[in-house]
Amino acid sequence: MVRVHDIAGEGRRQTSQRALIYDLISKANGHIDADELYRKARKKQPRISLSTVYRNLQLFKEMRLVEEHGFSEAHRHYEVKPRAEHQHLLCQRCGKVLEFKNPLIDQMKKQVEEQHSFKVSSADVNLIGICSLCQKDEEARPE
Amino acid sequence: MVRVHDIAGEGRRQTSQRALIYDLISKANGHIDADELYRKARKKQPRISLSTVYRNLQLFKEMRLVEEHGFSEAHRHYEVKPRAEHQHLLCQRCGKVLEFKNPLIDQMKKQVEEQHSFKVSSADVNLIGICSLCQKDEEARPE
DNA sequence: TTGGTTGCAAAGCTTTTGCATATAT
DNA sequence: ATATATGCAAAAGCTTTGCAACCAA
Repeated sequence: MVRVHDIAGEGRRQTSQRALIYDLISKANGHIDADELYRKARKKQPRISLSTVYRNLQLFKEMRLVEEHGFSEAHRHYEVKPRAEHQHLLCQRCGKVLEFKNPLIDQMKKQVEEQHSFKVSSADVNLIGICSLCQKDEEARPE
Repeated sequence: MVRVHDIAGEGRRQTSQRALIYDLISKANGHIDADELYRKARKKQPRISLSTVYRNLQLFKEMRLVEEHGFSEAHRHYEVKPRAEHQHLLCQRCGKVLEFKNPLIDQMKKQVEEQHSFKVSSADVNLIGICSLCQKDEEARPE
C-alpha cells in the first residue's frame, strides 16, 4: 500500500482506500468531485464504496489536507490543500475550472479587515466568464 | 395583489404567490434561503407550496431579478439583484452574511482579463472569518 | 485484541418534475 | 378561451448514517 505521509496518527489508520482516494485527489490536476473520484477509484479497487469516498473526503477536510469548493453547481469539488492560496476562474461555457493568483486579493483582505473590523481567515474568489479557448471558438462559429 | 413592476410580460403572469415571494426576498435584509422563504410565505398564504417557491426562484434567476449564492452550505441563498455589485463576508462563528464593496475587485478583474485572456462577466468573492461582534464575544469569554 | 474503517443499504435534505386543477390575461 | 401557474405527491440528485463485518495497529 502506498504510504501517504500526511495520513496517520491521532488514532487514524492507513487503509488502501484512504491512500487511493488521497492519491487520486492530488493527481486530479486541480479539482475533482465525489462522483468522478468514485469512478476513478473503482478502476483500482472495484469494491470501494461511495460512502468511503465521502467519509474520507470529510476526514481530509477536517485534517485540512483538502479543500472543498461549492462553485456554482449542485455538487462540490475537492482539491488538495494548495501550498499557496489561489483562486478560480469558472468558464460558463465549457464548465472548466482554472486557477489564478493575484496580489490585490491580499490588499483587499487588509482593507476589509480595517474597514469592517472583520477578521479574515480566508478568501474564496471565483471569477465567472469565458475562457480563452471558448472565446476563440465563438469567433470561429458565432452562435 | 401588490403589483411588482418587474414581473410581467413575455407570457409571464402576475400571481399573488409570485408577488409575495418576490416581496419577501426583497425585504429579506440581504439573504434568504428557500426554506425560510417558504416558512415566511406560508404565514401570508398558508396553502402556498414549496415547489412554487422553487419555481419562482428559478424564474427570478432567469429574469436576472434575483441572484443565487452557494456560500459554503448545503443549500442556496437568494437575494434581489443589487443595483451595485457587492461581495460577502461570511462569519464562520455565527453564520451571519455581511456585505462589502471594494474597488480593488474591479482592478483585479482587469488584471485577470489581461493576464489570462479570460473574459470576466462577474466576480463572486467571499471572505471567510470572524465578524466584529463575534470577536468581542470571544474576548469577553474566551473558549 | 480492539477500535477505527469499510461496504451495503437505507435514510436525509435540498431541489426538480409530472399531472390535474386553478387562474391570469 | 387558453396557456401559464399552482398544489400535491413522487422522484431525483448529492450526501450522510446505521450496522455488521473487516482489518490496521
